[in-house]
Amino acid sequence: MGTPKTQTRIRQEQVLQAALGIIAEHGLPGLSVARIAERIGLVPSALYRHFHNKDEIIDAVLDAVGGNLRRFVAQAAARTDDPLECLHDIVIQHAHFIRQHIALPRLLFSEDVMGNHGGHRERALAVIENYLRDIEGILRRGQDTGRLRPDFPPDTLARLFLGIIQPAVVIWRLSGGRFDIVNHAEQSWKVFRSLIEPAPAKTS
Amino acid sequence: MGTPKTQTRIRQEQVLQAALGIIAEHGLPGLSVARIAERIGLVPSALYRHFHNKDEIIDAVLDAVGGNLRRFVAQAAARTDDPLECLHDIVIQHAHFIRQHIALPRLLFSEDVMGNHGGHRERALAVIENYLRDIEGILRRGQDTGRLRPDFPPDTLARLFLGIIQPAVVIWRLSGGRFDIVNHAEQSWKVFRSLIEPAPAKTS
DNA sequence: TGTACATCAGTGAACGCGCGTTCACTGATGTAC
DNA sequence: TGTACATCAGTGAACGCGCGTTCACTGATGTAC
Repeated sequence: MGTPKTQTRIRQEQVLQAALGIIAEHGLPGLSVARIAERIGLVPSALYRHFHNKDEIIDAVLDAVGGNLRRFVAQAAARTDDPLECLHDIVIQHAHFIRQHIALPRLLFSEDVMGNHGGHRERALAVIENYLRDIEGILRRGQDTGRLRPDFPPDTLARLFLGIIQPAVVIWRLSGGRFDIVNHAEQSWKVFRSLIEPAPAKTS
Repeated sequence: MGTPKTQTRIRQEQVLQAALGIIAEHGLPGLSVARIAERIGLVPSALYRHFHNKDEIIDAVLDAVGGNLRRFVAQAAARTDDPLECLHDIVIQHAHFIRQHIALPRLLFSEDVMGNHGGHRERALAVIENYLRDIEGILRRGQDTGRLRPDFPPDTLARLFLGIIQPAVVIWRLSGGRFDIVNHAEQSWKVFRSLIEPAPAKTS
């Protein structure tokens, strides 16, 4: 009715942003076609002019958050070539990123995605594997150039690196935001650093 | 009709087991009153003789899985008083436990629980905090008795310890079971051990 | 520049579905005297 | 041991709700000649 016609390209972007906001606020179970439509001032059925179905929207959101994640890892990697500084950057930025873009874990770790109800599992796996590959690359390069200790396999280290943030996200969410995720990232980084830096600190 | 009358205590246990099985297979979003009833051969409305509502069933499941988790930690702690051996036991058992009782992460990390839609968040937080407290206790006792390095705060270490398993669970699930979670636990343990054992292994 | 037509974006009514929950009713089980 | 009554567990119909999706229709926008 009153709503002016708008190009599909623009509408798709609006749908994406609306979906991201809704997932951030209500999680994937709270993402309904009606809610998205309401946010951008359309009637629910109008969305089917721009997406074939809801799963296609979720796919688009997955691609978007995956892109965001890779982008800030790439930026951190470009800022310095010291692997320790770089990884520290990433873990701290990751903590901040999650506080602002809570949609990412709410989407990646949702039952709908993990249980592969809409065929989204592969896309989600790709997002995480890309992240791990990037971290692993930084670690391996550091080990090869002698800037990092070569003791441990970089793939295991990369998963442990992810393990700095992941439990923190769960505790943070379950505690209703009381848990200080950035501080935990900082503390955990000190521990993780001692695993990979060339001159291990000895205290005893 | 045909269904014989059974005491509430027994029905509650049946409901619990049915719910656990359904969550393991379909996740919390797949847990419906109708499905539970079907599993134990009752009509949906019959469940309301034994529970006030669905949320009460979820609460009961949370208590049950929390109990299971604590139990195997306590068993590992009772088996030996060497903290390294004990933690190794726990991480390996935890990996096996999750493979068999996938309901636990599917429940704890579900949107319904994390988003506190049914008021389950506190219970879930308690489960995780109990686990972390147990691990932290083992670490602290080890540090106090000089069996572990005192370098790092035990609460941060405990969360990192949880970070061994958690990313592995996500990757395992997203990969459709292809990822070897027990092997990852073993590899990660070697890394984690070097953080806490008194004589750090040097390779370079 | 004007006209005829095709495409495109938005509308509102309707659909079938599964959901949690209520409710009056039934008949078996347990209890009191 | 028998009788009267209360409690308890199971039934099936019904409810209101939100969901994703379809569909015929409308009018604006773009295109061809």
